[in-house]
Amino acid sequence: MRHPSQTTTGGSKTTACCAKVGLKRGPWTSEEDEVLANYIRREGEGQWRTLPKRAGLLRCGKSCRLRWMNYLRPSVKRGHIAPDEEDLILRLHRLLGNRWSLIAGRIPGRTDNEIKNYWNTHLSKKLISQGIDPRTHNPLNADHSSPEDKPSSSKSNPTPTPTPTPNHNLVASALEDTVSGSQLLMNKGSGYYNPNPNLHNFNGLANENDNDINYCTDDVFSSFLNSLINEDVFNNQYHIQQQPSPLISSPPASAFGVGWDAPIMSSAEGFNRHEPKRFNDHAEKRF
DNA sequence: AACCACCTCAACCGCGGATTT
DNA sequence: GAAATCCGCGGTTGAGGTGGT
Repeated sequence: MRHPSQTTTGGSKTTACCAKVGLKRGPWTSEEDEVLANYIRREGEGQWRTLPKRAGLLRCGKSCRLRWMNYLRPSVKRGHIAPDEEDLILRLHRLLGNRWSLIAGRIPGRTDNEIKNYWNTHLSKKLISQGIDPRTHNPLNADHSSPEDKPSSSKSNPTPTPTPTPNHNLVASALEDTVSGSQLLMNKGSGYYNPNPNLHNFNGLANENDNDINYCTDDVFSSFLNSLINEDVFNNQYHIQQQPSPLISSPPASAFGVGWDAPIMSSAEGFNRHEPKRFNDHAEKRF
């Protein structure tokens, strides 16, 4: 939570809406929640920039959107993360890295913010305590992890956010084996870090042919993820942590055969509303 | 009771892609 | 085609809560 009196630093294209004099910041009151929820129920989502004014709220559009998406939306599930959800988060993070919106899109009722928080406060520590590097999902002593990977008790660095280095070996080899890489377009625009430099083009699929995005349908991508997540290879990975690579070097045929349409939790709802369009956003600046 | 350290998570920030003008 | 604006993402912050001493 930020202190409402905190000043907004400039420089961003979005600063204007947040820096307007008189706009309220900080925690939402129940009255504001009610106004926002009622308005959206009446008029629908979208037009966030103008929504506060239309709804009669002294908030910026971003704040309204965030509040709705993370808290007020009827589909948001509150409360404890169930063990099966936790397991799914682990699997998805292993596949996708810190793509919280993607992960959240496959866990009904959970928001990216919630999952991100849960990861930073629980799961990353849990993995570390199990001797697993939360970035790579490989054994900690197997990669030369730096001291900052260790749990920190420092207030100044309370929740280390590991740089995502998901194990893409499985994803990539699956791509190479079964699907034309560009069809999945998982990394248009150098989307996220590719820990395996041998996988040429995996980090920038379709850069040479952006038209390929047209072949990447939600169904295809969703099914692809489902099949990967459902693979026993991930269970094996966590139980037999010492030998990740041989296990994942050759995904079973079921990954793209029988298991192709296997649901995870709620495939229809789960698939992120923005994917694969934004699958690769922002990663470039971070890696 | 008071203090301190740590933890949690709602909210904000900065950025970049997409869309509109 | 360029500029402006909108939208949504991942990273970060810090107030409030909790537990230990």
